[in-house]
Amino acid sequence: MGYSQADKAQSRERILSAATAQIARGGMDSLGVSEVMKDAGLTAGTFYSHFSSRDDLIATAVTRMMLAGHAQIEALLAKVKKPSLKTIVDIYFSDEHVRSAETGCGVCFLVGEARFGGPAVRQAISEQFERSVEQLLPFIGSGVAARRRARAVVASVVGAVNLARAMKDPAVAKDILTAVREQILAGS
Amino acid sequence: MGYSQADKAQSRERILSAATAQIARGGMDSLGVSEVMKDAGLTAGTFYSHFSSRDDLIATAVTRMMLAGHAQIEALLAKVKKPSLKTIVDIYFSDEHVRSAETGCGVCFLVGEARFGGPAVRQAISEQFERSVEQLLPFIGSGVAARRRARAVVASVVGAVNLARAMKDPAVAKDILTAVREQILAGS
DNA sequence: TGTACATCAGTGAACGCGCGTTCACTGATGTAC
DNA sequence: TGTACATCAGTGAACGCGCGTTCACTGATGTAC
Repeated sequence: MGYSQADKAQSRERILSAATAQIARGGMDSLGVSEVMKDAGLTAGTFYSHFSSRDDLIATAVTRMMLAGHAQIEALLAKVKKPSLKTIVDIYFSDEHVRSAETGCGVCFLVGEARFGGPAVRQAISEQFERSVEQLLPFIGSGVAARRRARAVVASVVGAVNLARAMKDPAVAKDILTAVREQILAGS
Repeated sequence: MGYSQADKAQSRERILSAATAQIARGGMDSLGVSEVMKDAGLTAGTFYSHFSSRDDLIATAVTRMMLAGHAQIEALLAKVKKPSLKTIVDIYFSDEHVRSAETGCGVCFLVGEARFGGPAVRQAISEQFERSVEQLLPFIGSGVAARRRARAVVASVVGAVNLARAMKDPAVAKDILTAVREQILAGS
């Protein structure tokens, strides 16, 4: 068999999407090259014609997750007629976003693992945090104070989503989200 | 050589403290039984006379980290003459607490990994979250609304600490803490 | 109090396994002439 | 347009390695008599 350039691009996509799913399921550390390749319908040997190493794949997948998550939230926001701070918080705190980590906000997903990741991962999460602050800013105001407030809101949202995902009892998870939502909207 | 019961208790302590240090450095997944035993000054073979498995060690170490972190914050709080919400936030946001994850708040430390941990780990973090809310409650008020507010404050603190630890730029990390501190204290 | 002996913490080597990575090989693609 | 051939995505087996765990053995501890 021979394979065209188009085939290769498709293979790369399949590898990345398998990697994303695996990171979402068990974290960056849990990613296994052989398992990813099997999920992508390829043999392990050809991995190195797509990525230079396991770490390279992880960094690429993580960066992609960040951008995809951001794009998805922007898309949901674009659907709303008159978006506001409330709209954004509701998106972040929706059942769907809290439940499915891999398609959502990358900062929420990776903040707890960033410490253990390489520089590329830390870079990606730092950039995405700034992007999230920018995304929020127009709904809060302008100037230094508004920017500070936007940072606090993103931090609160990230904390709430992470805690909600960690809790054993779904009712407690819900309570946390409700409480933080109230706190954020009370301040505006 | 033979070994007394006192020796065994000491060995267990050394194993647990080596495990704690390793989890703090690289997360739960990074813990290696052989490395832990080497750090504890023992050979790998005797591990199973102390713990039934690697997972058993992780769950025990995590629970202990939770309690130790809580105790340490209580101790710092007890030193203060007239403790308030501000005092607590300052402890959580202190350079020392943000820098050294292993001796501080267990929820801050593990919230991002809880998803990937076993039921024992999720249980430990859920319990510790409730304990943290109780710890804050007297400084906020009483009743349902105060409890909801306390939950929001803990969530904001956890988010801020995790983000600060994840950021590449220390200045941005500092900004996040300042912003969240302002948000929390403005609400009281 | 003295003796005999079961217990069990610790040793050190070995195990099977799955990991990330390497490599010789295959054969359709796609370029050069 | 047709032919020759270099390229390279993918195969499949192998590699060395470190992992969690097991096991036969050692010898001081500490109990039973």
